[in-house]
Amino acid sequence: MWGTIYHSKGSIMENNTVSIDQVKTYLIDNGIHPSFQRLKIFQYLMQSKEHPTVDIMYQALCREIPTLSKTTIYNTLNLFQQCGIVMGLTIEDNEVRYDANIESHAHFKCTTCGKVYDIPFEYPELQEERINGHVIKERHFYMRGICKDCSNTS
Amino acid sequence: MWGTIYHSKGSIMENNTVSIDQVKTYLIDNGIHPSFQRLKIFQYLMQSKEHPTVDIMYQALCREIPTLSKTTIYNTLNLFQQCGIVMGLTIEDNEVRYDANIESHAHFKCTTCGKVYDIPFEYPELQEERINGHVIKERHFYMRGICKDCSNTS
DNA sequence: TTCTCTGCAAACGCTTTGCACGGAT
DNA sequence: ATCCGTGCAAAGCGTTTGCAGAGAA
Repeated sequence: MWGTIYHSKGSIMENNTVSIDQVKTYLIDNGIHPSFQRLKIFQYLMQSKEHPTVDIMYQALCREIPTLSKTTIYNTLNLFQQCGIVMGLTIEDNEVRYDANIESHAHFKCTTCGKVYDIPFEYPELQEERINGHVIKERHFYMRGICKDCSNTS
Repeated sequence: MWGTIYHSKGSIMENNTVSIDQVKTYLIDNGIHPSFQRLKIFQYLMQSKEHPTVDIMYQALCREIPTLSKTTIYNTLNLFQQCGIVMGLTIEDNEVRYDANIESHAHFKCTTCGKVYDIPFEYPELQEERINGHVIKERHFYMRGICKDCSNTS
């Protein structure tokens, strides 16, 4: 077998609502000054299931924060990535998507609608820390195909 | 276990030299008109082990073909991808790399020098063609870390 | 002639950089 | 007063598009 794929998930990231206070504590714990924009951006990322692009986040957040600029989103996401609390996904198409779920999981991208889904997935224990002499630091597994919604519609 | 990782590889793609005639036959078999530029681009891709970006290919090939333009490389690679004889890799950094090896394998990208290595890897038989209701068409597995050369140097 | 390939130039879109303003300590 | 976060404007860069000229059939 090749790692365990669960058909349901039990991550804490699954919560649909995350309070600003929770986010604030989380950022502080990770050494990040909790500005209003940073709080909102991280909260959005936690609550979103769609692995949003910068543009999606901008469109959504600028309704609440009309002065928000994309530069701030870029700055903030780069900061989050450096601190390891956010992961950038580059599955294809030169579009970077972001994920606040840093637990072990895989991704599924629908080639029809473009949505990216988390797939609960347990990477197996590394039997060796090297492969062909290269030291393995990260493993990424993703699938592409047609999602539930799109295959039902067609 | 999670698929088989081989520590040596036996692919036909491993040949260091591929004759233009072999490439020509291959392109024709795949329904592609074998122009000079296309032959050279595909030959380069087969012989290269580095999963080159468009820019790398351009720098290398324009020594032989001084009039070559990047547009032609883009056109050609897009054509090859549509015909399924070349694969685009988007591991990160918004840089697309190309691979003429369309056999089952994984990739390893060095975070220090940026090189991408093929890792012989056999994806297991799909036990179900769907996961969480989504129809799986492709599976991709890549690793990141520090390659042999870079870990020896440091 | 007709069709396709090629390649220059310009457009495009995402991301980063430069820099100045403003709020917080 | 100093520091740091924010956000506008411009630059940067990889890729695509428009189009005209060249070459093959």
